[in-house]
Amino acid sequence: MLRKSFFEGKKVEELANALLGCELVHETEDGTTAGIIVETESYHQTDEASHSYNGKSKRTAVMFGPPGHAYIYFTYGMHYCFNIVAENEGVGAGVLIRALEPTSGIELMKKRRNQENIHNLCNGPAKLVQAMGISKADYGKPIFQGNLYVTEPKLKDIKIVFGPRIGISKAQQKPWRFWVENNPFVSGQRKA
DNA sequence: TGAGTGATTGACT
DNA sequence: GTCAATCACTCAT
Repeated sequence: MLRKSFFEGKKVEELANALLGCELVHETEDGTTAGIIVETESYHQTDEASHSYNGKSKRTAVMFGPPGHAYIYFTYGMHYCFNIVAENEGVGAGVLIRALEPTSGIELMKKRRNQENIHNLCNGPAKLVQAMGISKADYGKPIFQGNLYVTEPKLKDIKIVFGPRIGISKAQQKPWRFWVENNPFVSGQRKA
């Protein structure tokens, strides 16, 4: 498991890069699921597309807290997305986890998602939340301790590429989306 | 107090 | 390719 210090002292873009190739693990009553992070996006309070841009709110309070905690938000009336809080306490920044390559608990993921195709289990921010069994009960939890955590990098020698973000209407041109090149589990198959 | 919007997905044409 | 589902939050009366 990564230590708390891993999340400290990094810019949100640096953390988004550093998390690629690491494994996200969730231990639950139903079993353990895990997957390697292959796609991320960074959001900062100075970025008008970020939830933290307009200041602290009830919804985004965790983003302004200390780094290494889970920020989970609900959107479009039916979907949750999972972020890792970045930068120092008082700064509203976080890394959105957009896609995972499943490694453990794949049968459990299939059951949760009601989906047999492994490529459709975690290739989207709301999909991986469902597959991993993450819920708003995990909001604000530290991910350097407990049963929801991130490991040391598992993939070596990966090529990281970056480009415009997806699914937002502001500041799309900012190259703050990062992913592992040629990985079939990356979600970004929409218009770039 | 109420209308508009969205860091999405899945079903349907 | 198009569109509905559905709620927390923001902004405008």
